[in-house]
Formats: sequence, structure tokens, C-alpha cells
Amino acid sequence: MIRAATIIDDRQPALQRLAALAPLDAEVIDTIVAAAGQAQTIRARRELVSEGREIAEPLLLLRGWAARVRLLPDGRRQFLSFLLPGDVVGHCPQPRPVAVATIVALTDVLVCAAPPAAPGSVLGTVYAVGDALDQAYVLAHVTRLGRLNAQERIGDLLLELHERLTLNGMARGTSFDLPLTQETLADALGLTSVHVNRMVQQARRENDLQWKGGRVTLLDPPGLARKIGRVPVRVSATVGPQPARAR
Amino acid sequence: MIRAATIIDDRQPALQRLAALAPLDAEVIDTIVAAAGQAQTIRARRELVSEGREIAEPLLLLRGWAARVRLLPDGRRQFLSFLLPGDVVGHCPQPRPVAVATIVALTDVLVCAAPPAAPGSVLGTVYAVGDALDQAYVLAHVTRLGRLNAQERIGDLLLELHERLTLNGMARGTSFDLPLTQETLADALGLTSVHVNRMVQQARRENDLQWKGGRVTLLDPPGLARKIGRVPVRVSATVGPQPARAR
DNA sequence: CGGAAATTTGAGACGAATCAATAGCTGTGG
DNA sequence: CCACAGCTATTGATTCGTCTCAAATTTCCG
Repeated sequence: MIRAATIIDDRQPALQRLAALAPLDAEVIDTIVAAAGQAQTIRARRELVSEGREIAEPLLLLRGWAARVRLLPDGRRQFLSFLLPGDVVGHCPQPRPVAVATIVALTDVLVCAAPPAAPGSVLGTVYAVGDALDQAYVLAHVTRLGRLNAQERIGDLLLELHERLTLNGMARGTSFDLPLTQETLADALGLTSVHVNRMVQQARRENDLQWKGGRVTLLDPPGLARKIGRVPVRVSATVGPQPARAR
Repeated sequence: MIRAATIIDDRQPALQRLAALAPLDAEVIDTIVAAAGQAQTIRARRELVSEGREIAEPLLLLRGWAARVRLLPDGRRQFLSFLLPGDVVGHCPQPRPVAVATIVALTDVLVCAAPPAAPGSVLGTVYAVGDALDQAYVLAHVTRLGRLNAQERIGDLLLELHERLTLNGMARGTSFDLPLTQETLADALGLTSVHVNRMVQQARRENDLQWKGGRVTLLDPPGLARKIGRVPVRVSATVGPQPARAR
């Protein structure tokens, strides 16, 4: 029974996130649960997808963190985006798609094949909204890197992660587990780990956040968002995490 | 006759680019030419799409340059990507899509409605490959902003633009028209216009490029690519601008 | 030709990188 | 239970790249 409970726990964040993208019916839930039954674990640091290689099939991330990353010839590294439970990776409609970035597991990760979906079906809508969100997060990342300073970049990324982890139920209020080293964060934010460290300390001093032992608490998310001029993501008028709201 | 020739010239880069994404049959070409017949001109600085507003229909860019851009509350500006003739904008499969970025005309621009396409059709493949390329260019931009220095950013972007303008036939050898101010370039590259100016001058001194009166000539594209560690984009094993090649 | 926009130049300030060392943690095995 | 190895986080001193501010100068365009 403990075993079963654990498995259900594993699926819960992914299911919750998919359900947030579009209302799921029982049939779709069954499809996803069935796919999740064939899940496999991949160890931290292993590659899920390799840049330049053909993509086999889209995957649904059930547990753990992954990231899209690009390595430069001279060893510099840039994380392009973080992938959380409920995210679908490698969903490309063109024929014989080739991966334009490597996807690497940041923690041990549980993945299953993403069930195929007809365009226009419920699941098709879920994937479409998920893809749109992915793209929106990448665009937000461009702005972060291009026009925010170090302190703003850190705050902005943590707010985004909190938003996404709230969506899939992995946040507890304003706290969440952050299984990233400061070096990883630096390679996502276009900074050095030394500077990330200094700016995190400053954020702690300014009572923007706590961060100890892999767990982050944002002390005032709306205040922080105001401080760095962040607006939440919205990709559809009818569905998704940011419901329409009167002006 | 001069009039007709002009119109054909206008369509040519867009058609050439679409044809490069997947082989077009006569019917698809007719469809595109018919759509292009309903084209309209939009003046420089006008918005084609507004962030936060619902997207009406996808558009095909026939002539001129546009860009996706995001404005921060305090006036900072970040260009997310440049759009060239043959690019399709606002192609979003989710229901009632909302624009996550503004699209603004950088020059006078000619656009028409992008003809609808069934998934799996020739035109559907064209759109799919085009979308994949767009996403790949955005990911390249993330890497540019996160891990390249000012000189590398400029060279890398110019190489990408040259690659794209070669694809749609707007480049002449290693030269092409670049209708951007240094300030626009700066807002794309996360720099100030003053610094862009200095780095462009340095590139001129080092014989990497010429740039006069809105026209750029790259003096040794492969050499420049090597110098900054650039690898061209490839999104499909069967189609697209970068054919498979023996190692 | 005149005025606005774009490019260029200079001097100085500041944010982030670099280099180097120390301290803290985590897991491992004796 | 302690000692050790190997990360990860932290601190300090200094350098470097880019920004800022300000002022020419040149180019574009009506």
C-alpha cells in the first residue's frame, strides 16, 4: 500500500499540471495513467535527448527536474529552460525532427512516453497549450538575460519557478524545493556562480527570500514581482494558468 | 509590366524561403500566390500583433523586416527575434491564443493572411518546419545573450541573419541589406548602442565585416563562424536549410 | 538647406568576472 | 564514529567589460 501511494504521488504533479492546461476527461486521465505505468527512471546527469540527434518520441516528465542545455565548443554552458513534472519534451510536428538542444536530467527523473493525440482532441489541446507555455517561458528567459541585472534575473526566475511549481502542486505556499546548485543557476542566468552567491545573499539580507538546504521560501512574491517589474505568463484566453481578469 | 514585375519580386523571397522548408507543389504555390494577392502594407513602427491581445490569424511576411519585442515597465526594451520575408507569425494551435509578445514592423512591411493548412499536408509541413526554425533561432538567441560577449553576439547574429537571408534569396553572396539601427541591434543583443558602435568598429578594424549605408558585407563568414564557435541550425533530418552531410 | 535621427568619440563609474583561498556539507569506508 | 574525498557555498582582492553621461559629427530626408 505504501508502494501504491508512492506511485500515485509520483503521478499527481504531472496530472495536476496537465489538468490545469485544459479540463481533462476520464478517458484522457486513463490514457495518461496507463502511459505512466510504463515509466522509466533516468539518473541525474544522464541525457534524455541529445542535440543534433533525431528525436524518437515525445516524453512526459513525471518526477524530477530536467533542463534544456547547450554546450559551447570552449566549455561554456547555457541552460535554455527548466523542465518540471507535467512538462512534455520533444513534441515536434515536423517530419524526422532533430533536437536543437540537449535535454539533461538535473535530478533522478521519471519519464514515460507522451500518449499520441489527434489535433483538436482534448489531449491535443493540452499539448498545444503546454507548448505555447514553453515558448513563452523561453521568451521570458530572453528578456531576463538581455535586459535584467543579476539581482532581477534571480528573482524573476525564482518567481517563474514558483508559479510553475504552484501549477503542478509541488509548491507549498511560497516555499518549494529547488534541486539546483548555484552553479547551475549561474549557467541558466548568464552569470558566474560567485556572483549568483553574492546576489542570493543580498536577496536574503533584503528579506526577499530564504534558501537553505535546497528549499526556497519567497517572503513576499507579489512584492518581489513588483520590485522587478514581472508580469505573469498568459497564452490563451480560455484556458491555462492565468484566468482572464477584469481590467 | 513594371508593376507586375515588382509584385513578383515581392513574393519571390517569401516563396523561396517556404520552398526551402519543404518541396512545394503547384497547388500550394497557387494558394500562397492567391493569399499574397490580398496583401496589405503596414508602415514601419506599427504593431502587427500586440502583447496580451488575442491573435486574429497567422500572417505571412512578404516584404520588409519585423521583430518580436517586449517592453519593460521602466522603458527597457528587448527584441526577441527578427522576422524576415517568408516567416509566418502568430501560428498558434491552442484555442484563443493570446500574444506573448508584441510584433512590430521595423520597416514598411507587406503581409498577407497565411493560408490555413491541414496537419500533414505539404503546407502543414512547411509551417511545422518554419515553427521549429523559429524556436531554434530563439534558443540560439538565449545562448547568445547568456554566454557570448559583445563582439561574439554581434558576429553571431549577423551570421544568423546572413544564413536566413541566403535562404530566402535576399542576400547577395556575403552581403545583405540590414535595415536596423545600432540602437535596435543593441536592444536585441542586450547591449547599449554606444557599445554596439564600438564593437562594430572593432569588427571593421579586424576585417570581419564592412557596414555602410545599411548594407553589411561579411568578409569571411566561415572564418567568423569559427572564430566565435557558431554551428548552423538544423531542425529536421529530411528537410530544411541544412541538408544532412557526411561526417 | 535645415532639422532630426543615427553614428561616433571621450571620460569616468559600476556591475560582474576572475583568481584564489577557506569553510561547510554529504556520503563513504575503515 | 571518525576521517577523508569531493562537491558546494562563501569570502576577499583585483581586473575587465560594459554602461552612463555628455558632446560632437555625420547621415538621412523632406
